[in-house]
Amino acid sequence: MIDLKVLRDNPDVVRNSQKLRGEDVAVVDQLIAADAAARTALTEFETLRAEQNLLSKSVGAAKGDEKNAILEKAKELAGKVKSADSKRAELEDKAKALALQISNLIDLEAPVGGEADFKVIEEIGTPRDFKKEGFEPKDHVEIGKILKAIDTERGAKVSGARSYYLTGYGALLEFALVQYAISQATKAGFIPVIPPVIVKPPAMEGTGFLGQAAENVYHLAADEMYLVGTSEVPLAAYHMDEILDNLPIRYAGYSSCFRREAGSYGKDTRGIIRVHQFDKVEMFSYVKPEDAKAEHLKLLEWEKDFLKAMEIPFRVIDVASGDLGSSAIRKFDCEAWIPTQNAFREVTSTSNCTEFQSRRLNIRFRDENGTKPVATLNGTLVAVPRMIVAILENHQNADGSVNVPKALQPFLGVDKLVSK
RNA sequence: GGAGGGCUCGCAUAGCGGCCGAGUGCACCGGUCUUGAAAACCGGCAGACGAAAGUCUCGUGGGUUCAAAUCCCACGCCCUCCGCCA
Repeated sequence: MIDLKVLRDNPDVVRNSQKLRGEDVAVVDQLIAADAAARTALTEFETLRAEQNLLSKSVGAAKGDEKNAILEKAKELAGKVKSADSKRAELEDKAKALALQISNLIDLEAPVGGEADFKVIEEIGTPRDFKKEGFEPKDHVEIGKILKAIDTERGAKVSGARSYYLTGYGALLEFALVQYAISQATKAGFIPVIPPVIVKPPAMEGTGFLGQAAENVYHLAADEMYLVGTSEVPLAAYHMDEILDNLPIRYAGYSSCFRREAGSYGKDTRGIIRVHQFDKVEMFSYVKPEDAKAEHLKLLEWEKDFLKAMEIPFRVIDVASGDLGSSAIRKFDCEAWIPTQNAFREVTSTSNCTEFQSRRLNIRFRDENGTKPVATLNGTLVAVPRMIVAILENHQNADGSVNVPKALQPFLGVDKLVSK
């Protein structure tokens, strides 16, 4: 949720943000009107209630006719209070519903435009020249078959499209990646966490996933629960309704992630780039609002460290305004080079959500002037399947074997994956 | 799934329908004392909205009442016991 004070004092900031995102602008003025109406109703209710409280107190002291007169008056007032209260509640609900529709106020430094209008910040590493090396690179599906590491056919048989089994080296690669990620994160001061992946509605709503992203969320209707698409959700909701001391707090959550991938029919249908279920290590930070920007850059550095350790060529992009999630004011993606696609593909992503989520989840910190919402940020350390794709494709040899990045060797026990 | 018990300010507890937004202890913060600390003593100590007055919050929602932490109803959560199962 946005800060309503900004809305009242600088509505143009909000209008502009919605416009840059390509989202509804009219809702801003609807909210301004609804907010004003709700506040008026609140004042009316409070005035009546104050009167009633005063009168009620005098009942005890009064006697006889005087008492009866007061009681009569109080009875009448009680009715007024009740209707004022229900009017207040109704208008507040209306205003809140509108407020929840407005996305976080965009960082004006983010590039303007749609999905294609990202800005490349830097490129790290150099893609291999397979032509020069004298062989045509195989894609991860082929290599996965040769190494018996990925089985998408049986995945489809058992669980349908966008499902897969990681077997042998595939499974071992996941364990190695996760162990390396957790050890990197732990060294950097993150607390490792294995969170629940089934959450209640407030957690989902609070993190902003039931808005524009709702169609991609698995809903367990029989129990009114949701499967999370990222551990960002349980990590953010972890401190719901709490006042935090000792910021910053950093968690590295390892969990399965579930995505319906509605609306992506026909996109990345081959292989394990876009799947319904995968495991991921996610960094999540709670910081003071003034530290959010610096934290965002730190998260990006940790993501870069990981990719460098995987020896994968990649680039960092500054995601454009129209392509941001509703909670994020700015987002950096790391995109790994995928040889067989001759393209960079997103493997990690970090978002600065400022106080948007914490306002909904009621997570605050204390300073001299009382309590304030904290800022929350998230960043992927490793999303396993996509990282496996990047490793298999970038480190392949002509014979179908794959070199293991040095960083993973201690966890995998070998320096080369060879078909057995 | 069946049967009971409970949900009050970080924790533990008190609380007759009005004098309770709420007492006490512990913890915590500030001060006095001390070479320093402990102890002792003094003071502070829930949050939201609001410029303030004031209003709201005793699991949540509803009801009774002039007035609800306190009475009634529903729901949620937690605990114990039984059954089933990893």
